[in-house]
Amino acid sequence: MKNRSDRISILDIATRAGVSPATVSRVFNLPDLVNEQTRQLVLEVAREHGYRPNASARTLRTQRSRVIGVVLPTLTNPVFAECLQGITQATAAHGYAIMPTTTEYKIENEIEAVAQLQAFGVDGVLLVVSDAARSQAVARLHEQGTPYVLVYNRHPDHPCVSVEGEVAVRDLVRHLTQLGHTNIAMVCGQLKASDRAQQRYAGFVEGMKKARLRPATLIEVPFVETAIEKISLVLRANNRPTALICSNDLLAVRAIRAAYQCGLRVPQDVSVTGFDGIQLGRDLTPILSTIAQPNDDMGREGVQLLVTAIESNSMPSPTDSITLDYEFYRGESCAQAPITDCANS
Amino acid sequence: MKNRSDRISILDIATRAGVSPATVSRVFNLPDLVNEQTRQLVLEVAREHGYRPNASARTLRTQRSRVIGVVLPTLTNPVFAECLQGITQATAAHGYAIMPTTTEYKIENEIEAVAQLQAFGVDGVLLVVSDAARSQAVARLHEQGTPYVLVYNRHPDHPCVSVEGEVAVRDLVRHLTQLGHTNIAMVCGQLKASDRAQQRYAGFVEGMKKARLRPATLIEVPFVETAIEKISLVLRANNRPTALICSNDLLAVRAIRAAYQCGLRVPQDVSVTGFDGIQLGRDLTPILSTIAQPNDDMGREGVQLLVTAIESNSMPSPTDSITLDYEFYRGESCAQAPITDCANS
DNA sequence: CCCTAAAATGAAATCGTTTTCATAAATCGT
DNA sequence: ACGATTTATGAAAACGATTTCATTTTAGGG
Repeated sequence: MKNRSDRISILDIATRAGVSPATVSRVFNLPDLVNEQTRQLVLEVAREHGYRPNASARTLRTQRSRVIGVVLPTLTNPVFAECLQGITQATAAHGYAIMPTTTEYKIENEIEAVAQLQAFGVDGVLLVVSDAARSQAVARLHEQGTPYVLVYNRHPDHPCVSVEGEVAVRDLVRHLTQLGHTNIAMVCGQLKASDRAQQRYAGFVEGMKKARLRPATLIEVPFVETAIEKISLVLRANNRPTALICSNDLLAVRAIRAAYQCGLRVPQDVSVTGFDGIQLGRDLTPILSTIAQPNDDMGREGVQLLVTAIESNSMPSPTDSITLDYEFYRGESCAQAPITDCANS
Repeated sequence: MKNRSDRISILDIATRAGVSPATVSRVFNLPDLVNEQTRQLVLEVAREHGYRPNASARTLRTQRSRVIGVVLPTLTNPVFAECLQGITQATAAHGYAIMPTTTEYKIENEIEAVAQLQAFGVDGVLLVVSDAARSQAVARLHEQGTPYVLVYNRHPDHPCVSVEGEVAVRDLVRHLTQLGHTNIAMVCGQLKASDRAQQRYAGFVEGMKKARLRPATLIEVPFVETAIEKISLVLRANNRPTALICSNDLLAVRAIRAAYQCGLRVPQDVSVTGFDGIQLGRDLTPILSTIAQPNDDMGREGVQLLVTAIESNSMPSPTDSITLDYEFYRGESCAQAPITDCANS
């Protein structure tokens, strides 16, 4: 076991192979410039010693790190884990490494994360921010000319990979009304903490209006821990909703639990729909009904956009933004409104 | 918007502040060596320009990157996502960044990942490998003197953060027998692909032997997609088990679904237990019964071990290994064996 | 007020690459 | 066989920080 400080360098390889460092470098970067024999020799020596060019030195010299920074709210929500999975795969395929950070939904962490990533000289950044319109982090990236792409966020002034959340929820309302639901409530996290949630809520309001239904009920859940009790409260009310539209799958799971605790069956007594399409939802019982986004593809497409820009030495433009298709995944947690209607208030 | 190539350097700051680069460097690294006034001045100029020392240059010079590499099987399994979450938080607290990679359970990716991480000059590596005993990736880390800590894996020759999976499952069997179960089956992923699964299975066999029960049934599920049908098959058999011990929570969720599809109620007709203690399990209906590991703490402890070693310029030793406590989380998916016993074969 | 010790700063080397520019060797057409 | 290309290689500078060592400035003691 060697000391970690004496890592083998290009000079070692060069010496061992009887060539100059320049030649070794070329073997790795511009192989056709070097004679077949010397190349094989160098390759052999390199392999023998398990040599790989030092990335820091390379980065310093070339001003390209082949690293992509990632800023996510959390990894506890499978949506982002799945997205990161997609990012990981796509970046690996392109020969990039990633450097992820999480903000825990705290805005001040966004800017810090970006600054740190920039210090590491990342070639670009993928981020999911709280509010694209006011994000200082995004502003900083823009100012400093660091290529970036927003994922999940949706804003005309920025390059984004997203889904039409507003439309999705609006259509979902229609779908539910067609199933006979008239008393529909929406369950959201803290609205002001997420422009996505806001967009989804806007879709809800719009959908309800279109259906000429009573002003939509909103159940805002500031802390996930309190979700179940907050939802239970509403489900125990006299004029309880027959359908709950949750702004994400994690909330939907909790809504189902709340229903259970209230002695209500899902979907017979109350329908529950989520948003996100986390993988696990497809194996739950009941299978989660959800507006499914292609989470891994969101990440992949973001990478694609970013890498393309990086390699052409430009910045992704808002006009490059990609809108991916969602799919309302029917599942089992959503059904006809119950006949014994409680929506008679 | 500036071009990304003209990032501000230490020289710029030095010039603007009317000092030498050395002084600027000291302001960031050895603040007490520099006069209060000059320090404030430099700090001011730096902040004004949003300057941060270039990490590549620093790494190159100091041979310390303040980056920790992470090798995980996948992020699709919430266990690892939660663990990575813990890693992220702990590393951030220590001022380190992370560079994660996923292997998708392919051994050949482990070694490649490690080589790549080493090229990036990570100060250490946290990994979850398929089989600690035969891992080439781990061997390479050892050879090259890169500090590393295994997480979830459990092996006397390596520094590990783990849980006594074998004991846990053995005791779980006892617990289930006390609930009246005699016909218990275990559901695993591909055994040879995971030493953890093997250990858990060993615990199962041991537990069954101790309870003097018929040789344990094993349901091995090579591909997750086929889990539900494979399990259904067993649940439809004449002498179907009354309890399923699943080697992870994802399988448990699918087992519950399989039971549902077979018209069996969980836990009245069949008990299902998982292993891992993913967060989501606590909000499911029924609440998942599981051998809960502190996933985020596993990551955090790993970081702690690694960072301590790194900062003392040494390697984590196998004797530093940490065994964390698990807890059998009772949940709702596990109960008394049904009276109408089918275990009469 | 001078000498010495301590405090503050700077000059220059260094980390491991890549890349430009120059040179040497090989190939070619005539 | 000779000059002109083409091909293959090497020497040295540069990337942006840190750190050693030397030097200057300040403070302190008598």
